[in-house]
Amino acid sequence: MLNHKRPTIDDVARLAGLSTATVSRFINGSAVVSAERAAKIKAAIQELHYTPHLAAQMLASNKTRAIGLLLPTISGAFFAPVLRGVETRAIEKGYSLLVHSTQAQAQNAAGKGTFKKILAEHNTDGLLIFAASVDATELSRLHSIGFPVVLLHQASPKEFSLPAITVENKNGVRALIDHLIEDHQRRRIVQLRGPENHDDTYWRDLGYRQSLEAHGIPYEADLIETGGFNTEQARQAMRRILTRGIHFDAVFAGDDESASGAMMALREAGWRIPQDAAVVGFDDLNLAEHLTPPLTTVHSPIEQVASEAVELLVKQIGGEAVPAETLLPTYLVRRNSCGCS
Amino acid sequence: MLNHKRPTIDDVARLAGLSTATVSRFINGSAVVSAERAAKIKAAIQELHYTPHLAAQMLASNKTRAIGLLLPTISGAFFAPVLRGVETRAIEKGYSLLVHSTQAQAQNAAGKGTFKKILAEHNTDGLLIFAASVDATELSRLHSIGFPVVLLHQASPKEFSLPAITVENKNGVRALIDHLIEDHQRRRIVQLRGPENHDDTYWRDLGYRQSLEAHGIPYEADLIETGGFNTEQARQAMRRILTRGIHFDAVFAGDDESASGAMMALREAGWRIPQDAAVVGFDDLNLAEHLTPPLTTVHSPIEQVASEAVELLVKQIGGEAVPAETLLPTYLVRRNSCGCS
DNA sequence: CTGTATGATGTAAACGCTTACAGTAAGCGC
DNA sequence: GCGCTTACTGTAAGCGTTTACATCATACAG
Repeated sequence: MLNHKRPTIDDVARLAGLSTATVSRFINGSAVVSAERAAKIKAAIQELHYTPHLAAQMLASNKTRAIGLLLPTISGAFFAPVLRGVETRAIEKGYSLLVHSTQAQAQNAAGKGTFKKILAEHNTDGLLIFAASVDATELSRLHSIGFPVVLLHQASPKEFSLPAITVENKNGVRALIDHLIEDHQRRRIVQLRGPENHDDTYWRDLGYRQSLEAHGIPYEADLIETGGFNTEQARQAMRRILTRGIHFDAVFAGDDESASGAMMALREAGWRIPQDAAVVGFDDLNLAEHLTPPLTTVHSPIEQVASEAVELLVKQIGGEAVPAETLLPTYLVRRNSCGCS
Repeated sequence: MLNHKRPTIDDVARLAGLSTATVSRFINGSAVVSAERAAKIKAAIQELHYTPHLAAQMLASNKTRAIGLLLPTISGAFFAPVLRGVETRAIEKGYSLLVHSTQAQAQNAAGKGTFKKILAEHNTDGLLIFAASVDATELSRLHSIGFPVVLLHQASPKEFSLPAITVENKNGVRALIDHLIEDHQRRRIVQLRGPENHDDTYWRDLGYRQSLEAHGIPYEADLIETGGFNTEQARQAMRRILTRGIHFDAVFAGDDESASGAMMALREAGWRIPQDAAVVGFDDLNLAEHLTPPLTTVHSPIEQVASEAVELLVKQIGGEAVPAETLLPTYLVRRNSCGCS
């Protein structure tokens, strides 16, 4: 395929009149090399356009200098910040990034287990696992072989402990619903829940319940639907709610993308936001600010979760201990969709 | 780090009472192995939980089974479909995906050239290069060594030919502006241009000019600003336009994200869309439909470009010839922001 | 029965690097 | 001058695969 046979470390060593060991040490900075020879090596590398063969480095050093990111699916506005956070920090730490969406794989005939072959042990030094992308069995296996792993937006299984990082879902939602109740006198608040296999769903629901309870408002099953953290699903969920003909004066959409869907459904039905119903989300994605009216939501440091996760992973790879659970703070962002001005 | 020393192909061979060559052939299906021994090998692999060491395979076979995706930056709603398209098709083809944002790298002290080390020749079998992520020198080098490359949303340099794939920018914009002029009688149409180093910018501008010209409308520099294919930049660009106090009755925002920013600026200034000014975008991202009013735009098959690009790359890797230029069709999507109902 | 394909398997040499180990030269205290 | 560090540098043995080549049955034509 390639025209030129690529230069190897031997070529560089020969041209510089030195041994491969010295060249290797210079390249990796793994030992001091005299200035004079360093210059020669540098020149030789330049001249030959030499780049180390990573596979060879991996094989010899038994390190891949790569981390894997496992996602359930790549879609929605949510994953851009995740990816950006992971990528930036990974590069910074000198790792390259292998991305794998487990959903694409599941649809594929090659099918389940593929990701193991592609990402697992041999190919990465560690794995970043996003909520709902890997099943418990596999997690358990990874844990049992002591493979470095960090869970994102997902709690560690009870049976064993894997470091997990996510945001303050419960308190964030608590503040959000409190605001709706206390500052805008809303009492019948629809909740569009996220996917059932998602930990964020659980905690957000808990925050919702706690806020209601604190204000003496009963939890009503009629006001609950599944929005799936997804615009289209949320839109349909909202339509179902509307069909029920029940009274409500606010909607907590689960996340911002769902809020967008909920708004559409409401508007289709002629509702005014926030007069007829306040709508609030969670995440504070870029789009939140651009909705009409601008969305009141909870700011979630998604990108920071991602880069912090890389940090934790790299620490683990280096053999350091890391906290079992990391929770990044969230805070309420008041815009207009709740009735604030 | 890992508890168990992992089994090698030798272990498998020993357990099965065969040679490593036979095991290797069985694993890769690179030659026929008698049914009897195949069974033995399979059993041995199972028993040992053997998985091939990819670095070793790469080194020995000189293939990585990985492709690299180079992006200028990972942000905005635009990259999610790109990534999804690439990822899905890559897996399908049996390749893993290395993602690298060249901007993150540029900011990094380690600095320029890093990506070469991480992604280039040795680590991937081919590269997908998104507009503006790699400079001409590097492209030229890749071309000169015959390394498989596909350019996305970027034309091939004139000096040499690299396969490129993008969408019908010019005709798409042409249809869009024609619509504004012919169906909505707009004649003073602001254009928010994309980044200057971006080919899409050039072609979209050309479509804009051609449409004006065809309708006998002069091209006015006053109506042009740089939106940078970016919400915030576009918002500010729009504000500058408003400050000029010039008359206009429509805005072609360059892309959908810019359209969102333009809408915000217009609304801030008390303009009604589309009555006071029509606003149109390009791409037809998810968000287009969710803006208020829903955005008239040009549908661009972003995900398809991405997956087609993988297809082209894999063909090249396999030694097949591929077309120098691929243009995927776009079409006008009329929603309300232009005045349609 | 010999000669020759044919098919399945084994042997061992790469692949390009890292790194343990073994020098070697220079500096220093005495 | 001697021995002991200190500071580099070189030699060569892996790392776990693939694969060209050799080998060895077996089958089949003549």
